[in-house]
Amino acid sequence: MPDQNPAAFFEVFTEIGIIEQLSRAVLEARLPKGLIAPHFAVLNHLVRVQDGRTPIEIARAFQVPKTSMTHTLKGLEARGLVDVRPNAEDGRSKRVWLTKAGHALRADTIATLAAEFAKLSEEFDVTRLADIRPVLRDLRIMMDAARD
Amino acid sequence: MPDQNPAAFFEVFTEIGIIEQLSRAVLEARLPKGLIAPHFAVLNHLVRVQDGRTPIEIARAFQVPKTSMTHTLKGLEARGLVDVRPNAEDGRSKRVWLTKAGHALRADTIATLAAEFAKLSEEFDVTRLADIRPVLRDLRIMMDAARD
DNA sequence: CTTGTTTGGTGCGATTTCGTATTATATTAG
DNA sequence: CTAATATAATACGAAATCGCACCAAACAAG
Repeated sequence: MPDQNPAAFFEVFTEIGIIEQLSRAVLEARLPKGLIAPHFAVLNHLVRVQDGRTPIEIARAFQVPKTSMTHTLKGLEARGLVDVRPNAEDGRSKRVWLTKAGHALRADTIATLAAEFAKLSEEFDVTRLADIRPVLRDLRIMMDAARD
Repeated sequence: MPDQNPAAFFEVFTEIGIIEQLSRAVLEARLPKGLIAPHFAVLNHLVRVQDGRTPIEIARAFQVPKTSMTHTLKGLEARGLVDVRPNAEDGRSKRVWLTKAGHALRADTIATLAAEFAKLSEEFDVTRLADIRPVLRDLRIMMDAARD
């Protein structure tokens, strides 16, 4: 019988917060010196939604201020992982494109992490992870829509 | 048939990262000016594990450098939410205690969020959340143990 | 006891995050 | 067309995070 009191749902978010922290530490330990999780998140995002996004679109996707995204993109650009070029359709904005190096770093990092996950599967029933994925996805979609 | 390829598990952590970000925004919008999620996390932690912890114990629990915890505790202390007192059993360290105000802020915040969750339950089948809680808990315990 | 090592906490500087204000371009109203 | 408003990006400063170095207390070896 599932626990229905509000504190139970609060606990779900607490668990999610802790797991996020632990998984971020795992990710950052595998990134090249100077790159942190937000850098990787942007690379990953650009693959998932297609690159050529504007900085403000990316900032909104991550719910961070546009000034933070300016800074993150500067770091990626300085390392040659993205190209930031003027937007031909709007003189105010720019568009962000992944470079070869950007694609490669993202792919290599995921490959490395996949190997870690493989080891993880010896200790954890991965079908349980697969099972919660749709719930997390729906929760994310709902919360994403709920932000005014 | 659940998706077994490694990228599927990667997606689980991606979803968790996004949900953490969105839920943190919700939390911080309800905290008093100047308090951010880490402050609340410490208050909450001290209730869950009993207060009287040392700063380094708290830092380890959150996987953050001890210098970061010094800073966070300073903020909580300046607002009268915790008392940081010398540790009678070890002259090097201190112990952190919740004040009345600290207990109250934590309780009030949770009460406010519980009301939000209640509204949330009109849009989302909360039994699904309750169902994933044990999986998240076990995953957190496993990852927590796996960090060297 | 004395010395060397470990541990808890903090000072300091570098980087990140983010709010505010500013600039440049686009859009809308008249 | 001109003026007013809105939007994209950045400069700048404040606060947060964190690595490194340091100090003080505890612990261990002799």
